[in-house]
Amino acid sequence: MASHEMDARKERILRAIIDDYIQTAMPVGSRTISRKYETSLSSATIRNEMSDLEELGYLAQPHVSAGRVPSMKAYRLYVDELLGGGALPQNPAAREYFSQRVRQVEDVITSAAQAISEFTRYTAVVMMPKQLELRVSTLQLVPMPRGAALLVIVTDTGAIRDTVIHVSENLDGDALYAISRMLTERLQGRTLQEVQEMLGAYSRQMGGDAQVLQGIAELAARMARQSATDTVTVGGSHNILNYPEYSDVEKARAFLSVLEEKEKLMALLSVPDEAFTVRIGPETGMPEMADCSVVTASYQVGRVHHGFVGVIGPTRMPYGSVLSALSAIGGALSEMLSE
Amino acid sequence: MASHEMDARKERILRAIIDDYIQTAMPVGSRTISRKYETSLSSATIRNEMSDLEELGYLAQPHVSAGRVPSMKAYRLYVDELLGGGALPQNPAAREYFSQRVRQVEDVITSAAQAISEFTRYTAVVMMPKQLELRVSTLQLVPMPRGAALLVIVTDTGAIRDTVIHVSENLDGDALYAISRMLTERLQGRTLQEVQEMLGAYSRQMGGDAQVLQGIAELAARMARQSATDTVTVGGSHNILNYPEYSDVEKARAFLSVLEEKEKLMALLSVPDEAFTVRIGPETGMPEMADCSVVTASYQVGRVHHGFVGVIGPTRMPYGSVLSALSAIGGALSEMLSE
DNA sequence: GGTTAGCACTCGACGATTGAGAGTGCTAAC
DNA sequence: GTTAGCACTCTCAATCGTCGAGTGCTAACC
Repeated sequence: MASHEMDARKERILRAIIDDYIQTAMPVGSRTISRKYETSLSSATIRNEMSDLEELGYLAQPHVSAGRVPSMKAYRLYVDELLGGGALPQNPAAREYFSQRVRQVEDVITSAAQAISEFTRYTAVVMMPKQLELRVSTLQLVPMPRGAALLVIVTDTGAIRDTVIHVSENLDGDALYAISRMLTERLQGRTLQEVQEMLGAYSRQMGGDAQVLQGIAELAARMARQSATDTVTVGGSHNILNYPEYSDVEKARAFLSVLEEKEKLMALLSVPDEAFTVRIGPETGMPEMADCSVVTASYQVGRVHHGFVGVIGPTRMPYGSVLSALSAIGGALSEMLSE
Repeated sequence: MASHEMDARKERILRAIIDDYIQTAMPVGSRTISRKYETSLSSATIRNEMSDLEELGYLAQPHVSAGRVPSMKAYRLYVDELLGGGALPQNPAAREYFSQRVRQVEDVITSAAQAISEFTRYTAVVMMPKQLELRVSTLQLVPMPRGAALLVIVTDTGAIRDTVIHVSENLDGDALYAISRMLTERLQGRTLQEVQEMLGAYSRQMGGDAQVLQGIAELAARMARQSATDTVTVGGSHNILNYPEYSDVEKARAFLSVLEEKEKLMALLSVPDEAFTVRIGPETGMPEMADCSVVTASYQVGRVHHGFVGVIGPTRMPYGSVLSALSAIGGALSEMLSE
């Protein structure tokens, strides 16, 4: 039958239902649509259309006498239109928001997660995939008071890591610099693994200052460990409490505990390498998250894909504005990390 | 009347009630005490004693036919005994737990908050009071790839802060070191404020490398700003959801939003300079937190008071183990920060 | 044919009612 | 001083009826 195919009016009505539901979190009735959105049509007409939309799988009724609720399929259509249209509403404010100076990659990541969560009022995740084969670019000892020194390792990718180590009190700034130079000369270009291996050889040459070498070895090991695993940061996890879907504390806790298990979180974020992805409910592939959506945007460093920024929230989510916020922050992230 | 004064048995019973209530969060009935704690007494006897304890203000009844609930006064007695007795159960595990290497003061603070919250399963706060008059100890530029450099400022207290700045591409490591030396020589011992002021004077001497000076000025300003305000870190804020007191989402949200307002949090933590404080309910002086307790322990750097570690949770809290955890972490913190 | 008014029907939300259970206070006996 | 017994109170959970929102269907209308 003709009435069982989508036409322009059905789409308008469906969109109105989705919009209303996203706002109110309450099943949408025919009268609501008739009054608020399609004022030229009566509720009875809307009812007929809704009935068709239900048969087409776009709507569902929680009970026979409640309004309609959009199905996953409806959200999918809505989102695909959004993504296909290419016309993401631009969101300069989000970008503005996230423009503080930050010191190194990890800080950028954390602060991006903060920015996204504060801006969207949802839970934000930022993921940075592992970087193997990090190579040392500079290694330097900065003098500190009382026989301490700050050991700084900079890699070719610009990652910085530092730690405080003890050194002999009689090493002044120049001596530390001489050591730094020597070490940099020999270790530059080596991978972190190699650095660890080579330290044995140098320990003889350094004589009593084995402490320094041990400090370096430890830091290199820690850096290697950190860079060899994907990093994922969560921001604004308790934003979830703002949404009636999680007014049940048990649900909220279940949600939060998933966020605490890094592995699950990784799994949730391991998405195809596309500019944007929206996974709705079961599409996340995780039963615990069956009534959540995960929206991600990828960001790059240089021209190579790098990581994801994302938002996790109820399926009822203003995908448009979330996507544009992610796009803005993702863009800012790309810029900051590319230089 | 004699029966209206505390005697040893009343104290035992009161303690049993508090312990049971801390465990179960349910009003405690006379039969429970008679069965689980004072098996030689019948429930009727316990009832009489409870009635006295209520008259003395240590117990309250939510309704006429519920069990009893300890009052603030009861917790106070319980805690004072704990504090007065001096015999805090030692808790080496907590200390063990918090022993990772961390790079600088802020990291220690954050990781202490993490450790406390994971260990006690409550929300933890760590506060570090402002440090005025920070003086520069070393200032160093570490070369990075592609015309960048990492600017590191170390203060006399061992605080480290760094930022990435742009420098002219033709400055190699030695040139950067020469600049670092020169800057350190002139700025060492100056306060951060002075550093900012003096930068104008040097900008002429440095010629084209005003970028460097600007970077330093910015970093010094940021450092000064950060060190001039009390810092407070929260860990494990959503542990609160584990407790039935907060099974109402509204309450949980109210609680969490207080934690987000730094000023309120500060107010909550501004306690007298004592080794331990326990403030119960209204004693916190904050109406929103009327049914919470705040437990703090102070830690020191050297011999001078420095800051607080604390736990915020429902009044029904195992004060003994919380205090010992705080004491352990506070001690570890003192050690780490004193060297 | 599409649109609309009208109406019967369904089902959840909400308030009142009720019974069961937990716990108390009191009294009288030990 | 302690305890058994009992009447009493009050919460909690379940049950029941009412109300209202919203639907589907039919018949009339344009």
